[in-house]
Amino acid sequence: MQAAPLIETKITKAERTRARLIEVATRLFQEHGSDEVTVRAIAAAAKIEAGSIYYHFASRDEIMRAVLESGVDGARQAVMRAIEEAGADSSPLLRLRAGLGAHFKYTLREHFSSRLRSIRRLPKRLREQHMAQEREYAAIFAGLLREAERKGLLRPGFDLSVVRMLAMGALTWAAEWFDPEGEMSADDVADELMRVLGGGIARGAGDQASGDQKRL
Amino acid sequence: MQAAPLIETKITKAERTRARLIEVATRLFQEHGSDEVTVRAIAAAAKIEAGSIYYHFASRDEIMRAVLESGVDGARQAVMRAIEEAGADSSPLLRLRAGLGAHFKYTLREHFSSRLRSIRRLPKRLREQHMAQEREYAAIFAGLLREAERKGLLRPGFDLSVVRMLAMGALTWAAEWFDPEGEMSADDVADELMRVLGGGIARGAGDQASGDQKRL
DNA sequence: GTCTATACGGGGATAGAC
DNA sequence: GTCTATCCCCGTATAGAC
Repeated sequence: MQAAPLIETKITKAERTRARLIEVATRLFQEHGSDEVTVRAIAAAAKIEAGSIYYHFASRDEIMRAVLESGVDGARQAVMRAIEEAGADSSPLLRLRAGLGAHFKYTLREHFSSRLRSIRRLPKRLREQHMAQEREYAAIFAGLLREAERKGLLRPGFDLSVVRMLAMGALTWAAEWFDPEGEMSADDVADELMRVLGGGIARGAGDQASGDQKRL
Repeated sequence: MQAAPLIETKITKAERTRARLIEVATRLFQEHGSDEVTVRAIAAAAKIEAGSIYYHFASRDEIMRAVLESGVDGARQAVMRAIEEAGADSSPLLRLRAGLGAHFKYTLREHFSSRLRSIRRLPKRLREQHMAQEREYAAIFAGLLREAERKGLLRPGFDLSVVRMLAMGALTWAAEWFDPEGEMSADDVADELMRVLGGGIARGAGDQASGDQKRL
């Protein structure tokens, strides 16, 4: 059907099928949680027979890993785009807000919380591949926090790595309770988080609201 | 061995075995994640044969539910105790800190994150029983936030229910990354969360640190 | 590349003896 | 109450035809 004279660059049928399998698996993992989904179910959803899957993947774990890989990669791209759209010269905290919002929305779409336990079950090799990718992803947010600190935008005394994990964890968990049908939008949640993260909930001017235990 | 003349109040062998099973199952769920643990494994750890379990529980799901029940109950007690120790006349935010700390420490010990997906898998009946218990638990924290608001301790404009879920979610997730062997203690994490929650990370006096997007 | 058929194992659960 | 034996289903994965 196509010209495609360069055999080297041609997308093979296998590649297309493989891509479709990842796509379908992602959706199923998202809907039912990665544990629930059987190879047979993935096959059925991809309109293929179960046995055929093993032409494309060596094991179920490999499918899992491929899904995670494409997922983290997609999240990374979405987050980077949001950050760029916020403008490179905007406040790092504004960019952080943009990044967290994109992260949350992506998590909701791909529902990556499915990873939770499943990751531990992955064979070491596959797991570490994934972890490396995750660290890279986290570095985006860590970088913004560091930049904010460097620019003197932050109150001193925070362990930024902990702050980052708390903030991202709040959103990861939010993907569990968030109701897309509800009154709040994903952006509302991200905004609320950022309001808390930025200024805290306690009243009191400046250092009085510093959140030290004594002030509580 | 014991007098125990009142047959009605005597703890039967069955009750003891059942309790032991819950105990053992809790530990296994905590260590390996609730999905990983088989009925056979629970039986083995309780030094009993697999089949015998079904004298005490109708199904694996029932074991699961019992574990969750005793878990949430334990957490509730621990949190209430911590709150009481903080003193009924102390600031609600100080009590919130105490409660969150206890919550986190309990989560670490019983590692309740194992619940994550597993809950969805529970038959409706069992799941709703658990959800009700969870709501009751959450109400403890919701109550403290409301009290703080009533006493004028909070900046206005927050959706406290969202704030609560974000804060608890941050800790739930923290149980995943927290390293008991690391330099930070569980209390350090809870403190850091409370510092962020209370005063925010952004510099700037009073309303300037209000965390509105424009200020970022 | 994809199909069909099937091996293999493991997990939940039951039956009936003790 | 607990044991032993066993059923039955379902999941992953393989083999070989097409």
